[in-house]
Amino acid sequence: MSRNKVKLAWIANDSARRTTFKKRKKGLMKKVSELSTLCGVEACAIIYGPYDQKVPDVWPSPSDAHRVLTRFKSMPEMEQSKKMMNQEAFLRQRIAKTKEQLKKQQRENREFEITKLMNRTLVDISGRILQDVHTDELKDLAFMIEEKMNGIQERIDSLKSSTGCRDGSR
Amino acid sequence: MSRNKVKLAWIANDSARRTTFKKRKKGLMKKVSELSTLCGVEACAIIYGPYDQKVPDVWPSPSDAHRVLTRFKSMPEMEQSKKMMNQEAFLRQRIAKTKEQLKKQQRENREFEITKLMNRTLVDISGRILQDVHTDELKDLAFMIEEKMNGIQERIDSLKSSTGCRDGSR
DNA sequence: GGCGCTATTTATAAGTC
DNA sequence: TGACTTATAAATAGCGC
Repeated sequence: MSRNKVKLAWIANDSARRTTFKKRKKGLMKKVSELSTLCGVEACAIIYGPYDQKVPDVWPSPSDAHRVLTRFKSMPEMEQSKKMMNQEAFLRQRIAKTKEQLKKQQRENREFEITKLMNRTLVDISGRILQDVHTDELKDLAFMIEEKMNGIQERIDSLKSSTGCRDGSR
Repeated sequence: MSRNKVKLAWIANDSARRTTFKKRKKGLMKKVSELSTLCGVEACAIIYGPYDQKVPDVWPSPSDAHRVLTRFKSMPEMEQSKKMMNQEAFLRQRIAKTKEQLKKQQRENREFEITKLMNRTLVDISGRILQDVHTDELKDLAFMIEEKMNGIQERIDSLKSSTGCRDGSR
């Protein structure tokens, strides 16, 4: 598009092609971002490099995310939420929300299950203790408890050794 | 870009925004197709219209999509999946994976924490029982246990009433 | 709202270092 | 290879119909 008009065909020369690729890719990304900003739409470009690069170039990129945010901030609230419901931003937000929700549920669940189990255990044990405390009973109870503890210890050990990661938050 | 330099910001005027959108979208699509042709790379643009249209404008066009698909099909499996691992599909998969991971961790965590707590509780209680079982001790123990149970029941109740959703898997 | 028409701004192919 | 420069091709904002 400049010193010469260019034929719309595959550029045979390798270095020339690379150069053009780089330049045009940059220009294209800019255009995409501009369109997105000016018109308040979600837009995305995906370009696979000529060399078998693993990751294609895409817009929005992390660095451009800032601009997206700026645009969002300059929109009326209603528009914002409407526009929010789109593509990558939406998906990313979805991921974050899902993670948060699951963590919360996880925390609550844990508490819930723990209290439930502790409750059962304590009811069971206290029932035994309060009803009739005979030596024989106590021996049985002690035996049962030790049995359970052994089982529990084994589970803990196996969990400790087989699981590297315990929780995202730690 | 022409009669006036344009500010890179959301165009408030509705019709002006639509016009610009249409023009720039066309230009963008052209650029994408040129880049693809000139440099022999796969490129793709996805643009969601300003009106909440279900289907975004995309390049390559359906007719060009055929070529892309052909190319994918002619690639070794490994390369395919590598390239496939992109864009939306990638993100969606990402979400699924994250969810799965978190659920797994959640499950393991719960078990771990439960066993840990049960262990502590049982150690505490059995220790008391096994050491010296005197009536006074037992009374104290029974009292303590009842106290704890009350507290626990309260927590359970509050959890039950305040939390609608317990777990994604249920 | 869409189409065509410029005046200008942008993008960019070559060239230079 | 990459960063800059420059002449020129393209894209396009604002108008008028």
